[in-house]
Amino acid sequence: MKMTSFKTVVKAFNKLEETPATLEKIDILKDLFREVESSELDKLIYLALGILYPNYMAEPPIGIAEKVAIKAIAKMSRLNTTKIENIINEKGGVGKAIGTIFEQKKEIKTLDNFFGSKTKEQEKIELQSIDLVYSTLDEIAHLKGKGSTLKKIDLLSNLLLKSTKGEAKYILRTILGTLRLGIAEMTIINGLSVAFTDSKDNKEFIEKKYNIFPDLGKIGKILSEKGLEGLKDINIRVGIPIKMMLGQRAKTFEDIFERMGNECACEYKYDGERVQAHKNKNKVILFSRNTEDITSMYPDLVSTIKKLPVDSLIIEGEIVAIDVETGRIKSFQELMKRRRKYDIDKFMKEYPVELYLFDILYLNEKNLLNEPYLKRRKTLEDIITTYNEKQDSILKLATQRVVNSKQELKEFFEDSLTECEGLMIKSVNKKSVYQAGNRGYLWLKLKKSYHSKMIDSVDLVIIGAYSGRGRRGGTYGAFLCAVYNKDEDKFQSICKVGSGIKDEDIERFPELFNNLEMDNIPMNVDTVAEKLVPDVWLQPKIVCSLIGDEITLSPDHRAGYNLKKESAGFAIRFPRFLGWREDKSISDITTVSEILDIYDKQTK
DNA sequence: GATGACTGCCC
DNA sequence: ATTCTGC
DNA sequence: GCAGAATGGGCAGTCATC
Repeated sequence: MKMTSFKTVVKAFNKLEETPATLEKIDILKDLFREVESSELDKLIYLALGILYPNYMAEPPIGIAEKVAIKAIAKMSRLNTTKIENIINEKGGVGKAIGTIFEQKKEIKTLDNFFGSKTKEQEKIELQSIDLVYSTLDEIAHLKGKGSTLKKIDLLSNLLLKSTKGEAKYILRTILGTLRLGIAEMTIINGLSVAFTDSKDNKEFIEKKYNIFPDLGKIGKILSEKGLEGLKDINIRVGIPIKMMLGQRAKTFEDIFERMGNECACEYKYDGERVQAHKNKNKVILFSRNTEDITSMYPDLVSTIKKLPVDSLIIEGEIVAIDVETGRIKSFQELMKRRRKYDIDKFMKEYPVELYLFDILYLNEKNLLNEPYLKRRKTLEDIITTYNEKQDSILKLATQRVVNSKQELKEFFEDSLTECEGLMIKSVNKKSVYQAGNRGYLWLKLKKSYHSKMIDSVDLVIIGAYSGRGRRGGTYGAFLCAVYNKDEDKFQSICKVGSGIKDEDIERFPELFNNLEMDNIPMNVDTVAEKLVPDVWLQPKIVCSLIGDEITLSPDHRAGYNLKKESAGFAIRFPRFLGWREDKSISDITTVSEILDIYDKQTK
């Protein structure tokens, strides 16, 4: 069978990396898609997305991330792992480091090399194809059991040995899922559109099909073999997940009416796990937000949904865990104990769940995506309330109310905070269809933490830093932050922070931190969990303010360790950097007792 | 058999 | 998850 | 405003190591 040389891909990827212009990227992709063998196009697309199969297929992940990749690189280059780690940290990622590593690597004398029967280059040209790269990664993914990690390292290092610098770079980035070429789903769809329909205008059509058949590899293949015509008979199928609609963020109440007009529907936003449930006759499948199959984790939901008196349906909601004693909703952290493979029966009793439903996408062979929101909601309510009339079930309806004034909205928002994170705000106009795949502003989310006035920011001292990756390469990507513990006179870690840091903040790193770097943990800093040890310790001096959604109990962070719970400290959920506080010194920062206060207040 | 490093997937 | 940035 | 790419806490599962 004819195969496409992986060098063709490398050439295109190099070009993509160099050009920032989206239109040019699409053009490069178009050429690449036309050039590869049709039998390899799907594989190329998967590789470009950093996957081997669409999410909904129950296939194992590659199982290699940075640490294991480093071991493979070490084996391939005969450099030690510390050396490689250092290069990666300096350069800002495996991809950028690979050039240097190739320059420094120690050649291995093989018999072939020794006798000169085959030059390395010849070997590379013969062997490296999209097919070979894909099938090697696939083989790696399927290895399991004792000794499998070593085998993975072995296979990867062999693949890298057969590779040129450029090939190695992109193979590694593919495995790590950080291709960093500025091409992802949407750009690939654009590229496919131009490559196989000669027009950019078909990208909406392709995207629509993709949203109900989330397998871009197959979509690409169909397009290359049959053109647009081939996609026409793709329809919603029970058992194939639909890309989920997501909410854009609303900052203020004013925002909401500006977007929605003078009327909108508000639903409680439950802090749990999003699920899309498919039922066809006696078969039920559950999909996670990222269209992974999570059916086996929730047998209680499956058996209940099975009993719904309809032939087929697709419904959506939020799974939450319920406290057996109080009947109240448990925290997200607690729910996560249900995401398991073993002891499911035991945990089903300890962590019973409820499903708060908010949408229906399909009913008895009928596609409801294009029905307006209120109609879908009514259809859903009919099914669920009728069913629950006979006997109460764990299927609930998300608390919802249509509001038409700011006052009403505010009240409902306040109400929601007693058991939820905030509200989802949904358009009720005639065009309020279910937009699979997150587009537009028909859904907004409003959380307490978006209102800086409603939630306290904290001032933390920076005690360490981590080297950045990608566009943060060559500088710090994140910091380890600490609060002050008065009783023990120590600074104790409470979170890392990387999100929210702007280019202008980064510019000031040298000035702020150059003289603070330490080889060892500073005397006045409490111990830190092994996995949180920063690349560079920093003398506690620089204070920053940050905001998070809530305080959680952490097995890793040391703030207030053992204070609220044995072997647990406090941590901040969703921390984001707000800015430097040069007016504050380390004696002014947030203390453990203040964190404890916040924690006690939030657990209502 | 216990522990811990690492990974992937939820948010 | 949140946030920033280039297009 | 879109699309992509930086970055977070914390859970279970797997495999390596002790």
